Amino acid sequence: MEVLYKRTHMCGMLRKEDIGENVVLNGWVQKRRNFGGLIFCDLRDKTGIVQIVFNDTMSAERFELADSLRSEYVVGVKGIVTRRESVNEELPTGYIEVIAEDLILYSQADTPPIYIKDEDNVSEDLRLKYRYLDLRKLSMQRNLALRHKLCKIARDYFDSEGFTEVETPILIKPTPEGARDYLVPSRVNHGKFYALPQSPQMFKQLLMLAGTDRYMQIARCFRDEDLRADRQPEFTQIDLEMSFVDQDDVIEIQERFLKRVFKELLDEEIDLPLPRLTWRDAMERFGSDKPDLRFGFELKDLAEQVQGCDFKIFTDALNAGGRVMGINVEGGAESFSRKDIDKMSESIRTFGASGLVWMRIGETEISSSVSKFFGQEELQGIASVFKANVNDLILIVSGKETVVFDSLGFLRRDLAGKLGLLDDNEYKLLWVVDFPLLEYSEEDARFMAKHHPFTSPKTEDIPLMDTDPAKVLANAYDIVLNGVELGGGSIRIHDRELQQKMFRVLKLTEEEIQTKFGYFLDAFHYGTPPHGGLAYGLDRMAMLLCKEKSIREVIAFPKNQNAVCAMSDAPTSASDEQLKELAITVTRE
RNA sequence: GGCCCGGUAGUUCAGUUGGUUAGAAUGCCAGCCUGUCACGCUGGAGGUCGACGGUUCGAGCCCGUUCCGGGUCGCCA
Repeated sequence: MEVLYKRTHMCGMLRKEDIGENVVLNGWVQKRRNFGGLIFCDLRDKTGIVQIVFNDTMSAERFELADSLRSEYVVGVKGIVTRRESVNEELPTGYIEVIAEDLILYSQADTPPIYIKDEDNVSEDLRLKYRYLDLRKLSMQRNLALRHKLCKIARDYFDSEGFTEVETPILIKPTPEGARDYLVPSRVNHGKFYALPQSPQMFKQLLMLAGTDRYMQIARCFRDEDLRADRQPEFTQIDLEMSFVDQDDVIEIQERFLKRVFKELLDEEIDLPLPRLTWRDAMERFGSDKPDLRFGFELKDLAEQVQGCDFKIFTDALNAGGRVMGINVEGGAESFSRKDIDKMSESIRTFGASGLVWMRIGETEISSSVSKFFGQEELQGIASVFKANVNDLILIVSGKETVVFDSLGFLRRDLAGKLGLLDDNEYKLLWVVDFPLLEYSEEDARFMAKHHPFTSPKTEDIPLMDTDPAKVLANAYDIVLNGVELGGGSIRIHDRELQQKMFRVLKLTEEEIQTKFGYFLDAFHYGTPPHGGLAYGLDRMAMLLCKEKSIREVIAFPKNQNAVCAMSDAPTSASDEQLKELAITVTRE
């Protein structure tokens, strides 16, 4: 039956104003309610659901067809929009219904293996296996639509600011340093490999050298690393680069972009300029380089209070150059039992913490896991650092600085979540600036670039590169929203001497530099504008704007935790012929 | 690679100390029903308890191995 009823309206768009209209709708059967002589049918397309009524207005033959409809059958309906006898306040279309005059069945459907309803709780495994059904849910269609609008705002905004969208290659030279590459064998060049880009970093910088001045791209990126709720092996960046700018210029133009995104997508007013925290302050106050500012529980240093105390674990930590710090979980003494605290203590072991000291502020006295070592007066002294009140719970961690930051940073956010302090409708944006340029890697026994090796150091810190590299700060900045790193960038090195110096600090040999970055550095011989940029994680941004907990909810066809596509079962083995053509030998298990 | 949680009907789950024929809800099928919208009523079908091995008179339950899924640490310049 190759007949198509030409659609006049979308299902979810019909309103009171359309009453009396003759309409043709196409869509999927969401639900059928059969009353014998009267059949209700909810018809769905991406815009929503509208109720169709089948009764004796239509021929007996067509009514019989209506009786045969089942969930997810695809149909066309001709009918007239009519006021409902009983209104359904839940539906935007709830004031009207369509009295059917004619019906066409385009295709039948097997009973779907998953519920196609927003408030389902089907396992994600099945949702991904039948993603084309899962995406029929209005919530998923809304997510895709919002993501699309976000991309459109980005293109429109950056276009209006003089940016040119340029596509950079997907088959590139493997990237030295950084994440693991996905490798792509070349048939034409036996034994040689392309890599998929982890980001268009070098290409966008070369575009600045090329005089493009301002570049943007909605760029797919690939990293062969382990997955998380907010990490996929292929993901999308809104990638940006600008010439003749400093850090403030980049930040200013991005802030106006973010303001527009929040206004247009959520009708939220963002106050500019956004707050800025130095990396050091973020770590000291929140134990994280992506702090969630929706709640307090700030870290406090307790070195002064515990210096010379009888509790050896604290004094050992201080003597070893470590820290003793704590947070005050306000009102937390009642919310968390001893058992809960034991669990917290266990959970921070993963960051290397050996234990957790607690203090509960009671009406008359302070109880604590270390009351053997501290008198009430000393405990009061610690409590006063936090300005603690009755029923507060103070948690203290000691040890290496990174362990203390990681542990308290984790507890801070974890407990805020358990206390219900994380409001999806509140948006706290900030810049974290002045990141360290380098990070010492015990594994490689050398300094590594914290951002990437083209990030410029603060001018005043350049001398420190030779004397105390760990202290050098970078012109690098991250944009953070509610504890999630939305994006990051830096002002790049455009000076050849400085770039050489950077490579020396990274302990790269001349040969390594040439093979890894040769073509890139050659370009810098021919006139390089000062430049810098930033890239947003589009998936993460869309996730937060959709109030979702996983980026998989805003990606049409994501991979599962094992980087497998549950629907297509990719990746799979290659055929022997393919491997032979590529001159690849695979050891099969 | 480490740690934690999970796998029972199409789906979401319950399943006592190891004990008869493994249950519920929903979905599905059939019948009845003209104002429902989680329609209702009556009846029915539907199970490799992830897999393999072990302990036992007897295993969904205990032990071992393994597979699959989720979270997380490492990792992600």
